[in-house]
Amino acid sequence: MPELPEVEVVRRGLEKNVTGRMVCDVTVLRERPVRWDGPDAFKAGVVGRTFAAPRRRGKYLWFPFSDGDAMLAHLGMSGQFRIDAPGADLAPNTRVLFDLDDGRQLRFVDQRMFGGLQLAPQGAQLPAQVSHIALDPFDEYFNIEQAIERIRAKRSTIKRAILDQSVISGIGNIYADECLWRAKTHYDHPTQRLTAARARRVLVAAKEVMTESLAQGGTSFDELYVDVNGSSGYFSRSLNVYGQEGKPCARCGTQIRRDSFMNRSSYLCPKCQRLPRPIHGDK
DNA sequence: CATGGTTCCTGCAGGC
DNA sequence: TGCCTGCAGGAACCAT
Repeated sequence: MPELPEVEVVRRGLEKNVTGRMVCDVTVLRERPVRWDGPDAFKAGVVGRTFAAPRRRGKYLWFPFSDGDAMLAHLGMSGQFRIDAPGADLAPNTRVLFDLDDGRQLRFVDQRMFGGLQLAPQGAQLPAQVSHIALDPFDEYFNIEQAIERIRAKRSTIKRAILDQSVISGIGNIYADECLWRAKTHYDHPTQRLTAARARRVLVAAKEVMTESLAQGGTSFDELYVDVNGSSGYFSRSLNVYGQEGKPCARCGTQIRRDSFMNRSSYLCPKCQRLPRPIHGDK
């Protein structure tokens, strides 16, 4: 599942491969991922345009055009971009093809089709569709104090809060579990009972975990093959809790547990990550 | 308005 | 062998 580090690896690959390239043609093989006013309108909005360097906020990725508009992309669960020769075999689940003016082809591949592409008129700086997304921890203007206070002001629980892309962006289920483990915090810790210090530890841990993952993903990147599930390091990343049910905690040896949470999975060390004591008489 | 539950999608693993 | 169910989850959407 592409989260911030994976999307950033893809962005860097795209930056090297599509910046300055003009789109000569677009082929929509499957309509679903084109979340715009039909494939024809989408194609009309992209063909003849020239890509500037791709940008990112959280898990959103966009390709500014030189005229101020942009093409916005989200990888969803399984989205990938590839650069291929036009005649190369199509990978399974290839959805949209972009013929570039250097003779190569940009391909959007997405098995589950939770991802998608759309136009963003006047969206080169920031697509309107992304305006409600909070800054991510890698943004130079990210304000950790503000994020801490926004989390503590919520009437919710810590994992829900850090997965809320309007509070802090870029974190998905994997990094949420990993950073909560690192910060020794239970996913169901009420945000109203979070000390500022604990909230800070969670956010610092989130950036640390994502930084380490990005470092791994970036090193093995193949410049001709932009793929979040392939050589990006995504699967080689070392995980302390996510998907590690039954394995010993790297800190204390206790077996990692899987809980059902938000119709999803939450992995934690039940010894390192404890809930605060219930307040007597509190409902 | 904030919060939390539901839904969209497909392929694969596991049970019978 | 083959069918069925459950599971993976980002984020828009909807009900409360």
